[in-house]
Amino acid sequence: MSNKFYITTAIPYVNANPHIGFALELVQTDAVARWHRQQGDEVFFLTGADENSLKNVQAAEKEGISTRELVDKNTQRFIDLTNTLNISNDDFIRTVSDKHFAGAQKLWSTCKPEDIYKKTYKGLYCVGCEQFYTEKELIDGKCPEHQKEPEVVEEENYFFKLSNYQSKLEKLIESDEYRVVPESRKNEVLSFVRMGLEDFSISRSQARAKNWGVPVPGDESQVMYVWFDALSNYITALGYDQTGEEFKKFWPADVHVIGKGIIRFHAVYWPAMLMSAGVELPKNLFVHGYINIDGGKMSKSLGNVIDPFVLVEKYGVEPVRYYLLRYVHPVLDSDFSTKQFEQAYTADLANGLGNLVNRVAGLIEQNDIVIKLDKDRDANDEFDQLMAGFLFDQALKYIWDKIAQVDGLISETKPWELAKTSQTEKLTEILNQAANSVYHISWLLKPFLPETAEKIEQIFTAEKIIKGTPLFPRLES
RNA sequence: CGCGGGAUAGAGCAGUAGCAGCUCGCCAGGCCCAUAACCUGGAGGUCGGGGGUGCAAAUCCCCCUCCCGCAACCA
Repeated sequence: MSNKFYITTAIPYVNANPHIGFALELVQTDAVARWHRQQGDEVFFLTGADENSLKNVQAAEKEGISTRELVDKNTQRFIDLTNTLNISNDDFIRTVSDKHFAGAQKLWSTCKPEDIYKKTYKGLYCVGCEQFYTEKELIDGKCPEHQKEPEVVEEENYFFKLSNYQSKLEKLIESDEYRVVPESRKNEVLSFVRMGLEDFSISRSQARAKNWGVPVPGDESQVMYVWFDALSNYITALGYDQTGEEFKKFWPADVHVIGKGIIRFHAVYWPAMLMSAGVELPKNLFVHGYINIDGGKMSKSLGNVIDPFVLVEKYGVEPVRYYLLRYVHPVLDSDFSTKQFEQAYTADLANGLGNLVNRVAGLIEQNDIVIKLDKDRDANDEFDQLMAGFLFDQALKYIWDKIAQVDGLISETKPWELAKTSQTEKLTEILNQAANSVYHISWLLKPFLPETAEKIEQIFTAEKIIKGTPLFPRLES
């Protein structure tokens, strides 16, 4: 049975280099997307970049280039990352694109008129930073950047009447009609909603935005607040502006994958906006945790930022994908540790998977056995359930248990002794069993380690099975 | 009294009442087909602290300590 399956990542800000945390999000989403394709679903996997932030304008000024040049350059880094990590996305939405502008404006215009209203916003504005600060962000009442007291500035903005949707949102989340995974995040959202929702601003003045961003339909003096614009990417990418075929086919989203920091926008603002515009609601929100370094935040000032490009360069894509999916907890915060990474590489990839493939292929080659592969995939409810629950770490554990079973089988039955004593029938039976198990393992591995799975498949489907070079050479110590 | 998450073997985690488990690492055997890989066994924990309920608590209740987020127009 073939179903449509639409899955998205969040779209990151492009004013910094790609972060290992976003690499995690890409890899997790990729695993789910690939798994669904393997089930025969028709998948649309979207990622992209959020380019309409005012921060880009400031950064471009600093570098002395146009804002467009800056975002073109920075967004390319994110496109590079999807390639480097072998991400199977079907599209990459840029929020500077025409179809995004048109779609975001259509969404705005389609919202119920009574949900959008103008209000004066009063805030503490630092001219140097060109941004508003909340009182708590100030240090001794001064801007942390410029050590100057901000001015009180009044500005007329559009607001979205979130308060109209309080009870609807509560029901939506409570009932799992829009399911938030994991449960702890769902509870967080519910308690937030029950505390009472305040309207939020969805525009800023054109002057302050310096002409950067999506213009508010029918009001040249305003551009959309970056979240209204950014969230709409999930529909604009599908051609919402023209109500295109992809939109009709793939919307609503089956899964939005996001980090815990932006849950409120996705679990509260986004469905409210869609309800206002009468657009169908997404079905699942999967919230992953953050990656820490030695228990603390990763930050440039501490110099402990993990660069995904550097990691891939050093160890290869598949080990990085493996580590992120197996040893980074799917929903809790996790520490990144190079030591643990290298241990995982050696123990699981080199000694475990890689060695087993050579071990089995070598035995077959030495004894000149002809293998009959059963290419049908067994039903595997346990594994499917883990994948459906986004439990990537446990799904991989499941696969590695299978690897250990095959190693155990070989140690117990000692094929090399069977060969010496010419028990060919028994030997063939054992190696057939081992080869089929490894072949089945390669199928399970596909969503996680697509290249490795492919290599294993090639080895065992070849005319003559021969032992190749190690899949994961040992790290030099 | 702002809200939430976490504290279980050296590391990372599972375990919502019934003899405390898994992976890695460590130690000792075995094997010799394989990338000094693989298999078996072992050491290692008063389950953050204190109190309570129960025949029985990591698991339920109360108090305390420590860590990490969020606290709204700021990914």
